[in-house]
Amino acid sequence: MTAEPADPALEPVRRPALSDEVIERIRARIASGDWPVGSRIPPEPELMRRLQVARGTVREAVRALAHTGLLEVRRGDGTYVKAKSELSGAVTRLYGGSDLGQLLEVREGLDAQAARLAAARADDTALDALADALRRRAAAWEAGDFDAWVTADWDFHAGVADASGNALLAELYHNLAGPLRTAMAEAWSTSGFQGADPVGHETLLAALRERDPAEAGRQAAANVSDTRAWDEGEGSRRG
Amino acid sequence: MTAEPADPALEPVRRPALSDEVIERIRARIASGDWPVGSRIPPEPELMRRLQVARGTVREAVRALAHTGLLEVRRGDGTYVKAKSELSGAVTRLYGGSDLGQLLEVREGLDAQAARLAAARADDTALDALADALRRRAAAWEAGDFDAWVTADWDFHAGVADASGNALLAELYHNLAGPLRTAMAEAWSTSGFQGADPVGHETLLAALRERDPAEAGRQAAANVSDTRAWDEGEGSRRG
DNA sequence: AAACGTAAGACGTCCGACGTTTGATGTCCA
DNA sequence: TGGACATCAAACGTCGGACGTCTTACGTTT
Repeated sequence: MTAEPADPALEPVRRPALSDEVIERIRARIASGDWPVGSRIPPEPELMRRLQVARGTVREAVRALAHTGLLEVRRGDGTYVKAKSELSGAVTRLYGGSDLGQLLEVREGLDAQAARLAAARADDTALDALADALRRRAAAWEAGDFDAWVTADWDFHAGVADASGNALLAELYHNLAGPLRTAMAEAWSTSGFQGADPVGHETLLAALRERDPAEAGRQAAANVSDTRAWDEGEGSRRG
Repeated sequence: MTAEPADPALEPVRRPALSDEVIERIRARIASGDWPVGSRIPPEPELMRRLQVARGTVREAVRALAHTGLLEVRRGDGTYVKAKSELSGAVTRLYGGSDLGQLLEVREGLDAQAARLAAARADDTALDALADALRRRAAAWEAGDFDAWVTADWDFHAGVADASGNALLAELYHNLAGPLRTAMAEAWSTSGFQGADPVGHETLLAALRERDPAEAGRQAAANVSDTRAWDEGEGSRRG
């Protein structure tokens, strides 16, 4: 056990693997928006040429990013950008086809916290956008347009998360959407689930306008609780 | 637009990529505990032999799992299991070195929700374990043992998350630990942060024992809020 | 105009080779 | 005897080429 003096200049020379370097290059392109979601990235031969690495190295990098959900590889066609964040893939894989109840409970926690923070931080622009989402939500409910209702409802909730001023919270919330939507679609097909009370959200918005974090948190929690109660309680009725 | 009749027998024949199959095999071994965290997995040549695939295929799979943080590849040595869940890596990569405040706000939301759920679901065994963690926490505080305090404090909070009966919530909470610890260590070194009021947790435990979700949620939120206030408010003092 | 056949592009997999790093083993000398 | 050194095998890193299969686009035929 020789005591090693801490000498930054004598740290081990570490050279990251080439494939890791390629991963970073690709991720940077995606994060910067150079390769937007849905676009096709250059084919492997071109990446080989431009990065000056062997095909196996390129493939290892692409495969890694595809596994995390950032890329989607279509054999015979090409490789496409699927998402900007890697969180979604992890959450999806962790909870693919899992309990809707658990997802909703997590959402409730994030929802309440986002509401509390948004009550303290949201600016008027954000509040107006939330009001607009609620108008569209109500209109879709009246018209019986389920898709439009889902979209508007999500716009509202996601808007609250964005208005929380917490990027991590917003990111977590957004990435919960995929699994949530899947689970909800399944619940809808098996139990006729069609959404919650269209009134409660108004009181949440009111609490946000009044800068009342505690009340906003209560209202947000109440909204999702209603949805969950509906799903668990009356969810088995159908015909 | 020819309408396609839904015929399960005529669905497209899809064969998943071999490397994806290898990924699943390895992940299954890790998830099942066959290959515990810290152990070394069989070298590439043996995986080739046992899985009957080419080395490139094995490498693509290993590289993908390494990128998500499940495996750690040490050149010249071997490949080791680094974690059981892929969430940790994603969260770390997403918020490595990010705002301590944002992490704490997310934790607060999860904490409060976990407390609410635990108040309704925790059994006596779990409650006793929480009480024990609090005892250790208090003792460490008295003794000025910072490491022991951190451990006991985390045991308590994580215990609440586990007692919530929501596996997703618990998983999210546990995987927040890494980035949180890193950010806290940084805050501690720059501002002398040393932990929050050691009293509040007792009232949370009391609320859990009384099966009072609302009160438990309030207490949990209050605990972390205190910590954040300390960090943001008095965090700049030091000498 | 619709159906078919064809060809090019792109990813999937395999094989073999060599380099670099690491850890362990063995050896030599003080 | 014990420590420092040299050596070697194992394991990962990278490269290059080859062939198969799938997807798409395009031209041809009917």
